Amino acid sequence: MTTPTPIAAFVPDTRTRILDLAEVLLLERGFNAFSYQHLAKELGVKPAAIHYHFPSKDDLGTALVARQLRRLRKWRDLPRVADLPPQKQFEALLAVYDNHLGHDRRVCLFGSLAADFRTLPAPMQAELRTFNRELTEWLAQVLAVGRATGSLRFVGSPAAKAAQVLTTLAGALQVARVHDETPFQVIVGQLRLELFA
Amino acid sequence: MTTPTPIAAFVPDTRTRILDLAEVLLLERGFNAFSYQHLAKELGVKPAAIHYHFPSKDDLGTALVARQLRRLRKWRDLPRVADLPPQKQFEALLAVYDNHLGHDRRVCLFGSLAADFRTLPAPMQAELRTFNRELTEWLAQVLAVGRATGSLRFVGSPAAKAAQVLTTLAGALQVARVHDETPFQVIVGQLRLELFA
DNA sequence: CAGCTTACTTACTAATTAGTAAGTAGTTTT
DNA sequence: AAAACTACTTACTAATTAGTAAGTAAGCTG
Repeated sequence: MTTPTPIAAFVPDTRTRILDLAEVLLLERGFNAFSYQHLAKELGVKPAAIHYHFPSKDDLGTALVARQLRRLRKWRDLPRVADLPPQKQFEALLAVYDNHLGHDRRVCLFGSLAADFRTLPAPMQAELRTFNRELTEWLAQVLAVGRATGSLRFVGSPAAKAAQVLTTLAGALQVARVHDETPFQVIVGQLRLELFA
Repeated sequence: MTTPTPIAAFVPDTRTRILDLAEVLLLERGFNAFSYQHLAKELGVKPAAIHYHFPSKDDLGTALVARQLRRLRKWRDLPRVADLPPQKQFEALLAVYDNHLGHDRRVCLFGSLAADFRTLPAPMQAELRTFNRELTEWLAQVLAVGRATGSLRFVGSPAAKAAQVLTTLAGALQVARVHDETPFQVIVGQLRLELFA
């Protein structure tokens, strides 16, 4: 019943495999719905091996959000994102959410942690706040430039519109989970309809 | 340290007290973050007393969502809601979310359960789908009439706009939890700005 | 007033949880 | 080649979890 090892298959180190699996479980089931046992069983190691890399679940959770924050900064600063015109930058953002949808309708990190927020360790809460703040600031800038250059259209402040749009996107993935992909597509279609000049 | 009993204080029966407390814990901490022990301790009864009223946590969760669905239908059909012009109906909806915000920044039922959705018992999932569907249909109708009578303004179909707005409101309460009340007010302000003709 | 029903408590079980301490095999450093 | 370090496993604990079974006191019912 073991998978035949493909030649020269790249297997990341255990620490990364733990993070990757924990991330999937977090986005598919929520932070309070997976345990070190679940991780260990699926990774083929003992629970204590996970404690070795992440002494407590708080540490694991914090590492998870911290990694996502690093990814956001890296993605945002990537030439193929940073050098795009605003409308294309917005499309690149939508593609990220669409990718979540395509991966078994995973919600986004924010949407996964917001409901359980008060049960999370303080460092994890802090990382999530930073994550959401930086993402919102980035989108506000994109929207501001987009409106100034005439490719995007909206009323109100870029900051308010950015907060509204990101909130809607996070929520749209949640609705997709509860129903199916349709409402997500409907909501994103509505966003495009309103925003694209 | 006990509260002095006011004269003729109305104390609901245990079943209702369980539901009320479970609802608070659900909206403040998430479904997988409270136990029968938590409920029992705070209610001053033994965990088995809760099992008497709700044999399993699945039963309790399902009862919780079912009650909320009954409340939605009752609220929607209330003369003081049903007889309002569309714009006022929309304001009445916003008042419900604002009330959540005022109660210790509780998220809404949908926002609380969406992330953990796959860990929920099937009957609870079904109830939540119905709840969300009926609320969306109600708002779509409100929006349709509002646009037809000139008091509300939006592009696209009423159904799409309703899905988008409700998703945004659910998400706005989550953002308020992660940060503070400000982003909720900002997002709702943006909604009003766009929607009110 | 006998018997049934309601609303519990007491006392328990089996499973699962996060977390720890000690040991060990293999690798790297000195 | 000795020492130290890395990445684990084995074996454990104490707490908590959902859930059950049996008992009981109070009230209602025929």
